[in-house]
Amino acid sequence: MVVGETPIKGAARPFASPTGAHVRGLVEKYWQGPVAYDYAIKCSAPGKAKSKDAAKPIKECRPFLTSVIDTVQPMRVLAVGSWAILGLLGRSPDMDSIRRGYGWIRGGVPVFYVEDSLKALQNKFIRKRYEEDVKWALTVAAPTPSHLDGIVHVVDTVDDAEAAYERINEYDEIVFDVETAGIPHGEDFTVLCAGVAVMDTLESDAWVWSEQGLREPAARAILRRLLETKLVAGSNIKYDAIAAEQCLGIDIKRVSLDTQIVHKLAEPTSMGRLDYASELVGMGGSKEEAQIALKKAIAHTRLKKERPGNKPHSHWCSQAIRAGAPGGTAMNYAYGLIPDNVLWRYNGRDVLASATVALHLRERTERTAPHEMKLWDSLMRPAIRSFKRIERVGIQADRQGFESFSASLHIGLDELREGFKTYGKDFNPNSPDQVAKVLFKDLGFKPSEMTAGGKPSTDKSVLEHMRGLHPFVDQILEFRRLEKLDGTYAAGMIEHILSDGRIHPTFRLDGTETMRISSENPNGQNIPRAETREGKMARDGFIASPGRILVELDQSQIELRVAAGMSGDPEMIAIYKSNLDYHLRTAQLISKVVWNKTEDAVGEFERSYSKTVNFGLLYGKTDYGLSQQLGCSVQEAAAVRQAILGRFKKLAAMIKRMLYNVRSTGHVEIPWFDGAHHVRPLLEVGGHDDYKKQNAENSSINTPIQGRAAMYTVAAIPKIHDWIDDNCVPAEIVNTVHDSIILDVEPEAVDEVIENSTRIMTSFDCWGVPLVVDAKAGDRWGSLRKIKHGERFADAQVRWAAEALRASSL
DNA sequence: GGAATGAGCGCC
DNA sequence: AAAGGGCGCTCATTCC
Repeated sequence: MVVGETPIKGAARPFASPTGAHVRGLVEKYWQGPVAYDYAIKCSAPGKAKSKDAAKPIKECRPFLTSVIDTVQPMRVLAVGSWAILGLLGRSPDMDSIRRGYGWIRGGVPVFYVEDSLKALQNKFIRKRYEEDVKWALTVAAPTPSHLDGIVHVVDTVDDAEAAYERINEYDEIVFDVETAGIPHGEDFTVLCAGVAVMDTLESDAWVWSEQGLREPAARAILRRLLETKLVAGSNIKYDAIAAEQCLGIDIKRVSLDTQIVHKLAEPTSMGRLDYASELVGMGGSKEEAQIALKKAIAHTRLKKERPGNKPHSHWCSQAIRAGAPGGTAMNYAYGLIPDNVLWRYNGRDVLASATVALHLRERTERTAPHEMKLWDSLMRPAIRSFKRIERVGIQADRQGFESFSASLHIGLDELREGFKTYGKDFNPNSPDQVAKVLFKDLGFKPSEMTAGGKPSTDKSVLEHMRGLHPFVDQILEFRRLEKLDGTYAAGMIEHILSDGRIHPTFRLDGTETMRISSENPNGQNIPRAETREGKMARDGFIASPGRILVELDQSQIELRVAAGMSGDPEMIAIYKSNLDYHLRTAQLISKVVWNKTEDAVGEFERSYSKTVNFGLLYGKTDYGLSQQLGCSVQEAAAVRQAILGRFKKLAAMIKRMLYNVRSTGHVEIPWFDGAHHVRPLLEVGGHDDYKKQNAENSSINTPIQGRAAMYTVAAIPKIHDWIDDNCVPAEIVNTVHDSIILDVEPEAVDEVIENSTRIMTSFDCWGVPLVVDAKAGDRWGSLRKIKHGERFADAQVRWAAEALRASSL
């Protein structure tokens, strides 16, 4: 039986639309027996096409669909599109996250998931993938129903724990998952229960240590013995490892697999979430009970009162109420509100689903994408332990520094707010709509650009062009700048300082499409640069631990070096091998052609042109874009670009080759070592949307370069940790920003940290191009000073003092 | 009154 | 017609 989303109005038979006909064709090709066709919606008219209103009629139609199924008695069902899944199973997971997944309807009939988007099928790559998926759904052997409800043993006592150990110890690899309440690294962070399952298809038992079991020292010791000796898998296992370490004093030493990360490596457009990944193994929907309980719990906190009838956990309840408004971190506390038996059952199911998903993803990824498993093993797996450590350590914050920064910003903000009263008593300068009204109605300016939503744009580039035409323009620009600084980097940052006086951002190892790491809560990777007065104040809020020194190690021009190495361009490589100023040298190489100047006559002006174009090349920037940035004519920008590509012929060839490859395969590769690489699909290159196509093509050039560059830092970090541990060096890594690593170091260890971290960071091969690391040190992030290559920290300090003296005597 | 989205902008 | 890749956060607004 094939179930689609909605029938076409007035169609003579089901599946008559172009997509429908396509499905029909495939079904007739691959399925020999009789076929029934139906839809998720039929008893009431659907709302607007593809709108969210559709969920209601679909749910109303479910009983009818069920009765049809009872009559048809299908052997298997194809659910074409997420609405069809909603109609059949009552949930609508993200289609990209459940490719080659299936669920069950009554009577153990499997439902295979297939995407449905007429538009997407016009893309040759998506169409091919789709056809393969339909073929799979029709020809794969019907799976055996997996036990959705394994046995969940609650571990309260030592006896329980010993019985659990007896069973679990039979296996080398286990799965671990905690439920928590509170903010990680914060004072009240608590493990509410901790579940363990074994990585074996034959086992369907889970053991859940209750709070009581975790409190009991001997029962907890048994959990520790398991977690510290076995291979441990999980979903976002870094989180569970942090909780285990902070709350239980348990150090998970050997992570074997993370379902989120491996899923995202193998299926980059998926979301990696366990509730979706469970659909890959026929275990979808297991989170429903807990999600209902969580919703109820949160709803009760909204009543702004403790909830007497449920779980009398007044601490979490009051915390949830406090956190509820605004911003909504109430979820951090919500698990503390749901009844124990629900929580344990949920945790047990989760850990069983994780085990099944982990086994499935490992087998599937090793078979279909061994390069991704190699990348997991060689790069990501070691990184988990390191990033757990960085998150646990956090970075020292200067609360008073942030407070005075905020206060200084408020002086300017208050003044500007006062001035804005001219434009109306309730004028809100934060509102783009209201700003647009003043500019384009009251002041009579003509809108030059529109936003995606069709409103007149008031963004920075628009306002920059209007600078000086009216004081209001400059005032808004300044207001936005100060608001951003205060909201995110001054007052906003204070919210993130925990009781240990430190800020603990979370790093997402699967947070980007290019293998860069992302950072959140707060984002420690977009703190303003220290070059401006305010930027310096923002970074100065991040300081060394008492008595220590911050050391920042920066990969110098890593992306250009990667481009040089990856393309094998001899001219580019020669520049780096002779340790010249890359942008200056580029300007010199093209000086005759572009400016009709000798190499000697090339100065800062020409250098800056080259620099802009050099970076623009890596991003696929157009001549128009370059000219805008340089403030020159399009012709001039084009001349510089062509001159550089004329000189760097193999770079030009690589760019061409990348475009050719992505257009023919629909994906790009980020290479690492020993057969490990990551494949990023860029299927939009096969579509008909020119904008998206252009975007995907630009990404095809940028992705391998950005990705490979980022991998060097990710790979260096665990090695630096190993060196620190092996030598008992008083130093900790406290942050990383794509191509730089920041350490918090005892003063006497600064020299060895710089020397050895640099050695590690430059130890990787970049196709023969030398890697170079620059070092800076100081006691505040905004006030770091450069330490020359080979210079000793003590000598640098003397030099800085002398320079400061000279500066002050001037 | 929360969730989702859009605009805008900070970093590499 | 837009016009450089990759992110996350904040505020306003809209939707439900």
